[in-house]
Amino acid sequence: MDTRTRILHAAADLLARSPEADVSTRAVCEAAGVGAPVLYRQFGDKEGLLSAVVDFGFEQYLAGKRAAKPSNDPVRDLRDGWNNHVAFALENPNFYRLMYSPGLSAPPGAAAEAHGLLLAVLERCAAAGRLRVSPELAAQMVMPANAGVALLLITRPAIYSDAAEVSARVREAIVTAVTTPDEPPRTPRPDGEVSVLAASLGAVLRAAPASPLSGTETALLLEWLARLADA
Amino acid sequence: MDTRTRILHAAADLLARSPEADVSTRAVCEAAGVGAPVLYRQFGDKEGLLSAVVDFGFEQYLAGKRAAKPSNDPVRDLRDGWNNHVAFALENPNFYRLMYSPGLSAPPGAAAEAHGLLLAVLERCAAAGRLRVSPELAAQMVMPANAGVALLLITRPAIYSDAAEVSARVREAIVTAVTTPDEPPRTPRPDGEVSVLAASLGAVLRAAPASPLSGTETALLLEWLARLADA
DNA sequence: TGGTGGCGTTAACGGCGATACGTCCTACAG
DNA sequence: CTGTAGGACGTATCGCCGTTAACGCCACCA
Repeated sequence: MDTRTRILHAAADLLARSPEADVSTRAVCEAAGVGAPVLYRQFGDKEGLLSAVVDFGFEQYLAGKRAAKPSNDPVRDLRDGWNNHVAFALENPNFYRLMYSPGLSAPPGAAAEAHGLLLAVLERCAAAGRLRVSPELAAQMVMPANAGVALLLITRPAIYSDAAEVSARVREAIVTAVTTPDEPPRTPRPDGEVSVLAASLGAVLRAAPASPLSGTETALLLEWLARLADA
Repeated sequence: MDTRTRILHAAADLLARSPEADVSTRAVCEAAGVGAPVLYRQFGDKEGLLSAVVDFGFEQYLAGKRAAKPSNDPVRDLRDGWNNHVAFALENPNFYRLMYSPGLSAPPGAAAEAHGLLLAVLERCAAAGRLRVSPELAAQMVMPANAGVALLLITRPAIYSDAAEVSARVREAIVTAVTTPDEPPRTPRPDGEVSVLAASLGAVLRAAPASPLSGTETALLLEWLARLADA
């Protein structure tokens, strides 16, 4: 096994077992059977090590999920993504804390990937006409609520008697605010449908940028559509 | 000035200025002009010091808010509380991070007080018939969403172009899920109003426990009402 | 065979949280 | 007023941590 991955495994193991979500570089080096400088040669910094460890654990977690991901109901995928997010946090609390809470100046990449996955699901929702705001704004709404639920379930477990219930309630509150109801509205009301149409059109344009408009024109149009969707 | 409060002031000052949300006991002692053992005599631990600092800052913050607090519209107070929460987090990011994020084994008391304040507002909402779930569940929904928005606005400011917009959107999503609309429903529908009635009755009973029921009976009744409200 | 550059170790530095111990100031009995 | 006891304070120190300088080893290439 590569020395780097050996250090990574040792650090991940120690971190998962640590009750205080903290690992010392010395302990990692001893567990990996290497001297201190190799660690700094490989990761440059303790923060670099921790970022790599978080990415490592998150990637490992995603590997099991990437298989049968996209269903034909993107809103269902949105709900599943929320539940997976919370489940991952509850199963790997130390990793999750490192991912969102502390002062890691460089966001560990896993967070960016999670954001990207969420955005992809929301784009599909918009393409299906199920989004009432722009995917960007929807992501900016879903992510804090999801992370907040996960973080408080981790850090204040005593307060939340029924974790699944609270998570589902907040999830539905956000999903309701962000998506249109399952059954399409019978009579498309002349008013209030602008946002849905704008969000859908934006998603279609983003998916298939082949249009008679130039790149800058398309960009501006997309910005206007987002503004319409979010109005 | 008392030595303890001098240390508290010094620590709060250093913490507020610290870019990395971390303070060394040595720096605090030097700034306060005391030796190290005094600090440990007063607070026992670095964690004890930080908890005291957070409580100190939060209490100072609440002092300015406690004056003209209760309006005649409890739902408006709920919204104001949300906004104040976010504003406090954005103005005192280091205090807020300490309050929610790290491994402070003893929740700093300020968090408990914030929870209590939220619960009081929600009780008033229920008493006014504006809550569709029990105050406890509502608090368990509002708190994570509110904290999640505040935390991600602090830790990932680059992602959130318009902080106020996102905060307001998530707030409205939660408020909508938790409260009944402003105008009372014209015709009280025979179905679906059970939860509102149960929540209101529970709030009234909690406010004025003088009832022909015994204490244990009242407790059980309140539990049932909560179950009805949350069904 | 003699560089040469990655990869590893030993040893050390400075800073941190925490504490043992001597010293000094204060308060009170005579 | 004076002597003494007790508690508060500062000095020096310990052990741990993150980090790095200096050096040794070994495979590869001209």
